[in-house]
Amino acid sequence: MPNRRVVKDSKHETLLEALAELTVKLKPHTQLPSERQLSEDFGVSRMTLRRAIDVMQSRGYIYTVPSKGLYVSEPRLVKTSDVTSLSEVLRHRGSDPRTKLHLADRIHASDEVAKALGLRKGEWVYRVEQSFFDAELAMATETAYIPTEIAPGLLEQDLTASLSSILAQHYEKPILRVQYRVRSVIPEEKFRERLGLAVGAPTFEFFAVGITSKERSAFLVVSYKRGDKYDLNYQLEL
Amino acid sequence: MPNRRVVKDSKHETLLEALAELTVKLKPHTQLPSERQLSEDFGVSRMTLRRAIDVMQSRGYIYTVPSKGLYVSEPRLVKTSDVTSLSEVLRHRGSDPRTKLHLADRIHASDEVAKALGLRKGEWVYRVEQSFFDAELAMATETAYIPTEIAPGLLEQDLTASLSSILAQHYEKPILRVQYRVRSVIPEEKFRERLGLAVGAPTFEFFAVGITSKERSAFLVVSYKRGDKYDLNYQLEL
DNA sequence: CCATTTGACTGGTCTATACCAAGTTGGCAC
DNA sequence: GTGCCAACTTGGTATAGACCAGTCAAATGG
Repeated sequence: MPNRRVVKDSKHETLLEALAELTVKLKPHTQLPSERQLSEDFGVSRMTLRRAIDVMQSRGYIYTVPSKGLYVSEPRLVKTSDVTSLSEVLRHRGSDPRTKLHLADRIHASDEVAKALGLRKGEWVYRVEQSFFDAELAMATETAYIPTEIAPGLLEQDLTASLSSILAQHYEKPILRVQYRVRSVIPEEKFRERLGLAVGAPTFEFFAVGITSKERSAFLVVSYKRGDKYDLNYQLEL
Repeated sequence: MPNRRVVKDSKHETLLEALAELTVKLKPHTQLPSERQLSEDFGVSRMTLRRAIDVMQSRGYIYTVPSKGLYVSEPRLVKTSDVTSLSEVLRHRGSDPRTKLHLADRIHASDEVAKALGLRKGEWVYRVEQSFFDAELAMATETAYIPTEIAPGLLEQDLTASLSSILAQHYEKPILRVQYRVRSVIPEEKFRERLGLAVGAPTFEFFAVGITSKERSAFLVVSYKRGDKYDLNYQLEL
């Protein structure tokens, strides 16, 4: 019985690693073998190979020129993986002193929270306020709202774990995507103090809604990140 | 001779319109016909149909549940098309009084500019500084740097047109993607004044590099946008 | 010798078919 | 009835083959 990984094991994902290996040791603008050649080398069909190429391309490792070939991209700026920047909204690092729990309770949803979560005003939601540190320095502070109906007993869980991992593992509510809005603001006093910022220092305000596979809003996270510590990196495909 | 559109005409793009029509008149969480059924209805292969479905899904119109079916998504927040927010960095609106040209000249690239554009320090670049208004209100101000080698005679062009359209139409340098970094900052005096902001008002700082099909950096745009007027909306797929 | 044609490439698109795992359903045995 | 299992359906993945339009270089013609 082959010792298979339980979760994912699709061919084009395996291909990604192989292709990544291939590209990193090549200089930028080097031409790669043709799609037909590569698919033969890797022993997969061309369609499958193309799927992997598409991903590599969208991640900025490869670029294609029709009728000519595949080429290795130049590394640019900070390499923007699709999931950077916001990742931390979801992935609270492990149970170390880098997390401080301010508050965890159950409240009635305000207008704003209810609207974001698709609830009626006044319905029960859990509220969890935390800050995140990097070597004594407060980097970000956030307030999470989760409908009690979605995750009963949430406050008994280990809240230092990632919110999305808690929802996935204990409540079978995997988060498929997150829609979020970013603003450049001067934070209100409460959050400014938590971040140890000077009066008038700029921050990013994140307003993020996590959406499950059943298209339900599972959480709302409002967070503030120090403007002097965070860069957001994106890539816009045209 | 059929009057074909010159540019694009792929089947799965046509499908997108048909699918969009289908979904908009259905209520959220309504189940759609199966992939096999749809592909038959539209007279395309299932693989082609799936390509369109993938796009619809990534755009948030549809969600899928394995072994069950396709469903219509709920409209969420501000619908985040892939290209929102930054679009204006590229698409300066037409030749109307909503644009003010501050400056257009040719300078030696500074360290920072040279690095972003992949040049050596001191090489010639065009510099164009503009502000953008919405009904008398300054919304954003930007400085664009373009290597003279890439676009000789650029300053003789109509600079109210979009930078990327100028590069595409007059210089055959289509911009394929833009990598950009966003910061939350208090702008320096010069830009603060142009935006008519109070001292200490927060802004977004954009640092955007446009990249051509040949993987060359064609422009660097550094822009400041009023924090009180701009929301950035994104969707993060997990 | 130069211009033109030809043909062997390239990536991009589409088709038809096949199999898998997981959810759903219906019928049969008890 | 109730429980269980087989058959069918679903999206997800992979295959092999085909055609297109554009590139580019070698072969061909003047």
